[in-house]
Amino acid sequence: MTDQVPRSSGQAGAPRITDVAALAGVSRATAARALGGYGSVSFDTSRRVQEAAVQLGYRSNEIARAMRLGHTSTIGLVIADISGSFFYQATLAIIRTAARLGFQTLVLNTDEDFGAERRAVRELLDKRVDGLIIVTSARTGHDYLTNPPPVPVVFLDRRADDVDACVVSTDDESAARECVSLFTRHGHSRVGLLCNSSTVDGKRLPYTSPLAISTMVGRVTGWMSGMKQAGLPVRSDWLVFAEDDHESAKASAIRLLSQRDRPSALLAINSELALAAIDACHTLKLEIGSDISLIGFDDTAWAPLISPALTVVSRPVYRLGALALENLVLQISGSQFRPESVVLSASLIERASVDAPRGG
Amino acid sequence: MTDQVPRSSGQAGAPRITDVAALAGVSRATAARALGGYGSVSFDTSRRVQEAAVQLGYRSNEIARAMRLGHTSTIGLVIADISGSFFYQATLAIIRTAARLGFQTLVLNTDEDFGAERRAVRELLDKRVDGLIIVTSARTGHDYLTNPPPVPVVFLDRRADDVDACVVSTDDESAARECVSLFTRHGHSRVGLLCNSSTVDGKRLPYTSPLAISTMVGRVTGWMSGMKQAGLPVRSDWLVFAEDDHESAKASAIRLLSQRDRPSALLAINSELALAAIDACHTLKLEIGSDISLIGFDDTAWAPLISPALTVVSRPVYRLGALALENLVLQISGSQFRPESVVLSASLIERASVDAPRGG
DNA sequence: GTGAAAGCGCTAACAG
DNA sequence: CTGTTAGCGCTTTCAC
Repeated sequence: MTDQVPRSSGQAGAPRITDVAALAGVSRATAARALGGYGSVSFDTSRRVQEAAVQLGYRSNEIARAMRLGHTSTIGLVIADISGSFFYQATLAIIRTAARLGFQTLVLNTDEDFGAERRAVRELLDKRVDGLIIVTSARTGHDYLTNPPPVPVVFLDRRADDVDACVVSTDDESAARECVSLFTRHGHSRVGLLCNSSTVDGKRLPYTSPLAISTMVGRVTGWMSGMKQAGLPVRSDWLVFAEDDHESAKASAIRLLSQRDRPSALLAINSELALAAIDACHTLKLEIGSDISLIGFDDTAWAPLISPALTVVSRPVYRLGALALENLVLQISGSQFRPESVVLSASLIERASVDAPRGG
Repeated sequence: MTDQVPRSSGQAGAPRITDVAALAGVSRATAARALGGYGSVSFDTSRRVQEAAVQLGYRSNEIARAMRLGHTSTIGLVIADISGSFFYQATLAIIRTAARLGFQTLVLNTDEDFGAERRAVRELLDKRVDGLIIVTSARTGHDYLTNPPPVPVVFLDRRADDVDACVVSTDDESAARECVSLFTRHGHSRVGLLCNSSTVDGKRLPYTSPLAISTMVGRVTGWMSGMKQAGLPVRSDWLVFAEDDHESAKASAIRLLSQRDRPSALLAINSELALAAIDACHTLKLEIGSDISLIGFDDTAWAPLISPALTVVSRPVYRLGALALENLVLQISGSQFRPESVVLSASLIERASVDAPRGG
């Protein structure tokens, strides 16, 4: 009847609390109390247990502990990898803040694919994470979560309309509208928009789809309403959807900017696309600032150093990540408490890539 | 004697295999067999179990499973966050490759602090990860690991001299030497080196310390030997150690470049420092390419687009990460097999930031 | 202050 | 083909 089960999860031979107890000459319960610092243990016994523990190099098995306790002190981060700079800053903010609050972070990437997102969330739930931060790649269709979700969830950057969970995002619509406003104040009337597109299981989505990412929709909406507000026509051929990789994004930008009736100003929806636009301008020998004005979403280290220095929509990405995690932990510990969603505002950092249109 | 233990880890009320078994009218063992697809179960029983499982929305509890099986299908990544671009690419490569091979990734950041690294590894081991990828912030002093380590370990990018584990890195010394060679071929004789510095529990380390990071030491060594090879003096005041944040790195670069006897060429040890150097040049009104030639380690999306386009040492960072993970998984599954360490070579991408020194 | 024992959810050896 | 049962390592109630 002896069961051949490997001793301990993955670390054969690692000392168990039983070993500590044996060496200290006490029961498992007493050893646990002494090590856990709860209940009451005589000073002397406690010391003997401590010594036994260090002598054996004992460390508690967190898997067994999680099983007994019913929580793992682990949170899951599902991130769509929209853009390098966003991924980097948000991930760092979350990991750091989580560590500070006593949680570890399981990070899964979805490459903007909703199918991968579904699988990721399921796996994370299977691993019994205490909470989830999701940078979703769809605005609706979150059938992978019950409502309310089995564990606290915070949506980061992008809204989910069909899940009752807190969202931490920025006011993209206003930001896009302000960009249009800045362009028009400089005398532009032809403003283009360079977007990325999302996919579900490899299939591309139109921005009118209910699945389309909320930030993207917000920015498109802001651009449209900004144009209307200024009494300018909203031209659909100035709205371009590009793939995620640099080369095809550049190709899309070139296509947009080589139309005869091309825009004189361009808003790029993230920093990678801004870079692609810059590259396209170099190729087309278009001078940024005079031939074409440019604004990009998300500030980066290179933006002020490129020439001309890039005017950007600066979003508090790091703070967004930290806030998302803090909200999540609030929900995890404070049982019933549901924090409000928060919308931070973005700010325009004017540098040198926006100027009056040439001859206009 | 009823124990008030929360049902299931973190997800109260989640269906257990017992519930599935009950609904299907079979024993737990049979349900497990049907779901796990091992042993033999009659077709009809199997179908009944499957149906019960979907009806209840059953998902196996991976914590309990890990406890029983002795492994977690989780690996730990401890990353020092040397530079944004490295972190981003390496992390992405590891997470993606891990997912492909059936592992999830627990990511901890150490901010280049060795104390944090020690804590991170311990926590990860406590959580019973199946293996560890470490971007260490010290070349020696890895007292947090037994030798051999309790689980497979791969050191990424930076070597550890005191642990018997596989290392996946690039040939930094040769790369740095080649940079010096490129500079001298363009007629430079005064070549500076802009480095970052690492810390242990907040205390800064000299590069001669046995704790100093191997990549940094490699690059310093390569620079020195390159200079000697060319019969040029190695000036210690042309070797500058900068902090990690942009502003103080820029200040260090300014200090280096405003010496009367300043270098005419500069090698920056990572892309963030290259950017700081560029910023410093702007501030000092030094024209890159003519007043000062510049090379940076690690290629980035902005490097070809900045003006003048930056000459860089391109390292296969993504491949480095993927390779590290593959090596790790080989060790995890192939029990005794210890893969060889691998040193990939870097390549120089010549763009426009290196030219003949002005008047020289 | 300390020990015995139960049980978290799962798998697998063994018996039938 | 199926059921019984032990046990992974831990915490905690209950009894002493």
